[in-house]
Amino acid sequence: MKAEGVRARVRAEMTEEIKAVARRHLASDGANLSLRAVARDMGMASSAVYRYFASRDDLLTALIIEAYDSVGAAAERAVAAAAGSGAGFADRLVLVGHAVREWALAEPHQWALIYGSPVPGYQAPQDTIGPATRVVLQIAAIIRDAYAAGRTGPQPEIAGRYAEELEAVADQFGPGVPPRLIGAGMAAFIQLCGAVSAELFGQLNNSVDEDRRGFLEFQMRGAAAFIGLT
Amino acid sequence: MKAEGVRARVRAEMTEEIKAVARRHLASDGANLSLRAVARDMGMASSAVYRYFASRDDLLTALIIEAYDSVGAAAERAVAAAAGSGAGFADRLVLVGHAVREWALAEPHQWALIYGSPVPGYQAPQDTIGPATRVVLQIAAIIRDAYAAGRTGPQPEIAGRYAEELEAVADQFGPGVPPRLIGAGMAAFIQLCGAVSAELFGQLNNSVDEDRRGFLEFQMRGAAAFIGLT
DNA sequence: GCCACAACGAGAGCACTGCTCTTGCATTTT
DNA sequence: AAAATGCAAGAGCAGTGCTCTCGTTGTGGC
Repeated sequence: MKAEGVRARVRAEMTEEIKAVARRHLASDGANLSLRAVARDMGMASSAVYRYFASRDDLLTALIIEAYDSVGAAAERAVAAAAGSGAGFADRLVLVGHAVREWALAEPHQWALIYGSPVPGYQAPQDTIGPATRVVLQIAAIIRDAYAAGRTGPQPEIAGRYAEELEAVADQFGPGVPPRLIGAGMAAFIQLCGAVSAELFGQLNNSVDEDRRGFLEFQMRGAAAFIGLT
Repeated sequence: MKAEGVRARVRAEMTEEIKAVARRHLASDGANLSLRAVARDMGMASSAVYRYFASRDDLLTALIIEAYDSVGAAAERAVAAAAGSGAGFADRLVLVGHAVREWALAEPHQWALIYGSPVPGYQAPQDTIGPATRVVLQIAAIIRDAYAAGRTGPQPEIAGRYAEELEAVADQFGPGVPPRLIGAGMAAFIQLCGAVSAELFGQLNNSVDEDRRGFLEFQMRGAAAFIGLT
């Protein structure tokens, strides 16, 4: 006599299995994920899937959240390991960069799902904005720790209207940290996303073909220098 | 009596009109471009379009080339104008950044087409790699001019396997320029792509919402500093 | 224990897609 | 003038997302 009936448990299992099969299809076929194909793969009618996900977009949203959580967890592991081994702050940024890149190389379609062009007509629901910030939060954490340790170097003045805006961002991602630092951290995150996307989406073809890992490190060290990490 | 018959001219006009209509559809409906809808819009049967483009991917390829050329031309105009007005080299990089960003804001779906996640199953043909390099070539040109003018500052040593690779890239984009400079230029280009994609694809939502133009400038000045432009 | 009810799976069906093949017509070439 | 070629249209195939209906099956209240 379960607190929740058999039906609820089966439903949860089915939901999970649909997501698993969909993830497999995503890995092989890319973003043109077919609900019918998933249903076929599970031996049930396509209409039955709609008992679990209201639409294809809903299924995609579930996969998007999982992807955000997955890459976020990878980043958190990298930062924790780097901090534990006493790596320097610039090295921590490099390490999280490598972790994110390697996750993306292992799951290219999931990367495309979250950082590529949005699915046409798709509007990200509120549920995604939490998981979406996990990796940038890790970069902010590095910066916060570096600032607390007094290892962020001298910060140039920032001018322009976005100065006050950076304050709001700083409140969100690193309260108490100078806004320029957080802004530079956001820039590092964006640069990381750009570098990984460039590698995955083919912008590096016929240019940087050999040591792309080294090229990413080159870029992340530049980002660390821009932040002022020593 | 034309050297090329009437038929050839009509064919060229039709091809151009199909591309124009497809571009309009792309702007409104995003990347899920429907050949049938384009055909409907032109008042002809969908099968007739196949006389001009062997497949939907072929049509997309044509649009991709046009998009590369369009953003490349925008970058070239910006660099030429900046050089003509005697702007500093760092400012030139900022200006080409703004030009690319503004083009992307005006044509978001075209941007997604060329710098977003690749269409599933789509393999970029050789025809695209030429136009694809037009904007990075402009960045390389800025760096080449700055180097020739002796305004690139001291260059740190680079280590790692990709050092020799950067030499090849340098030969391709800026012969005679120190490889690290070209590598930093590639990094600036990738950072620019990442920043624009982040803005267009929603990564900046709920974070940097106000002065995104200023935020891009912030990033491009960081890239200029990394290159060593003064 | 029974029964109403809600959840569920299956199937048919609609409108749409990319793409192919055939058929008839117009144009160009021989 | 005749043959060859280019072109447009229509039917058709296989696939898609999604909706609706119709039996079935598990669940909670009496």
